[in-house]
Amino acid sequence: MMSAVVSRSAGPGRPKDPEKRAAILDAAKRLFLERSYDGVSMDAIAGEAGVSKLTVYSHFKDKETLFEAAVQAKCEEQMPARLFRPGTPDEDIGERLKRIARSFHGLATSPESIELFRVMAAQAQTNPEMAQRFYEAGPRRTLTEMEAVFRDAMARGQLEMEDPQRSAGHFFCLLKGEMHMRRLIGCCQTIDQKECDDHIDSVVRLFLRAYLPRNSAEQAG
Amino acid sequence: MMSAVVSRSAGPGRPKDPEKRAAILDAAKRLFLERSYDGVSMDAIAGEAGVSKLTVYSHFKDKETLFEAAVQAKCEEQMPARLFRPGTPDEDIGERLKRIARSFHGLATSPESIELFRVMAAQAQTNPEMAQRFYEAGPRRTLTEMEAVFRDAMARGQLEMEDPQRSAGHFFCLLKGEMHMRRLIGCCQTIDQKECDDHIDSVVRLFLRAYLPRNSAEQAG
DNA sequence: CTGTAATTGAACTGGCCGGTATAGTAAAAT
DNA sequence: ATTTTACTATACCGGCCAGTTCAATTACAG
Repeated sequence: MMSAVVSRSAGPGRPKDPEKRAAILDAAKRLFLERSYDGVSMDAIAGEAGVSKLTVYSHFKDKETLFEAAVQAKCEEQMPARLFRPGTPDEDIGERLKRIARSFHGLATSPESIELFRVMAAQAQTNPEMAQRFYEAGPRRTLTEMEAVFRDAMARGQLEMEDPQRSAGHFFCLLKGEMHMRRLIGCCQTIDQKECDDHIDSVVRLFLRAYLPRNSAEQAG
Repeated sequence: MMSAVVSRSAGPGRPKDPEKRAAILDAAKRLFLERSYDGVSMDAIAGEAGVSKLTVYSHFKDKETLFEAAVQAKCEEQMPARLFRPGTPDEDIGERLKRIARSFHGLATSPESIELFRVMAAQAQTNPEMAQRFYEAGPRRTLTEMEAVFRDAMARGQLEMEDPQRSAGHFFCLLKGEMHMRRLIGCCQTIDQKECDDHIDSVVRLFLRAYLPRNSAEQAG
């Protein structure tokens, strides 16, 4: 099977303009995330990209293909290479958790992230395998990273937990919190920074109280 | 303004058949939850209800009105009068939390609940005020009930927590867990009962470790 | 330069859908 | 019985949309 890759300088004739492809993908990312699959027409995408509709079809087979490409691109651009920089070896575990918590919370509550979840939920019935890919590439990866952090802390005697994978799931669910759900369904557009900080603090405190080794537990407020 | 209420035995002529109205609403509930707003045509609803399309329009002004009526009806039928029966006065707090946790988890992971969230998320952009009503009538109410449970336990000296409302939010988020999100986006249709039980146990244990009074903390595994 | 293929604008097909119109039938109130 | 209204069946309107066709034009490869 010949691969019809773009930048392969193959064949005579005019090559496809990669900038146009990028513009189309960009417009698709914006519009699909904002108005979901059914809310966006191919004409709208072509218009937003400043390109004729036929060019859209020349770069992407059909609407569904374009949609999947847009979602995948958004996933990759959204997910940072490493979410959690390793802390200094002697860093206090509370500080370390707080740092990670802030980082994850910022990612999870970003408008892009919320919109991405919203779109995946809307397409759940018609496109479950895409949701699966999204989950593996996104949430699942951060979960594994967090599990590694917990295992490391356990090895250092900083935390005591039976099932670090499960606890990592707990940690992220707590951080997303009620707010995440409310944002998902459209209530609560505003973001109160102080409230977020309080929320994060409260989650980290809860975790420390539950998982700090018993003999040092009373040090946690 | 005259109210055009249905069962007002007013005026001559044939009265509207309440059974037909119920059938329409029923079909709308089923279809909208299953295929979301855009995925359902008025013809489909009429067909599913065994009624002509014009009858649908005679009972409901337009599609949006019918949609809102269906969502509201589903909310009311979904929300039990009281989710948490009061426990016996001397019930162990661990048992009480576990009982409540099972009850809430069953509600939150039911297909209807998941589908309802999915639909609200899909309509978030076009209908935020409906999402608001949904949140107040559903999640918000259970949250308040849970806060009351925590306050009661605090008054009895069974738990120690600073902010019972926040902790109630934490409790429910933990119970929904990763699974809820995955179900929302369509991965993971199957329900493994044992896994659910393990999850619930783990959440309750986490809570007990964090919020049991210090002097009795070592009794928790 | 020549051939090939990308790009464009516009018109078009086929289909779906929300909502309405028409005409006739059925059921209730008076 | 008469009137008023609900209900059915069917057809229709206007609009939107995915995807295609066509006749140009443009840009690149050999």
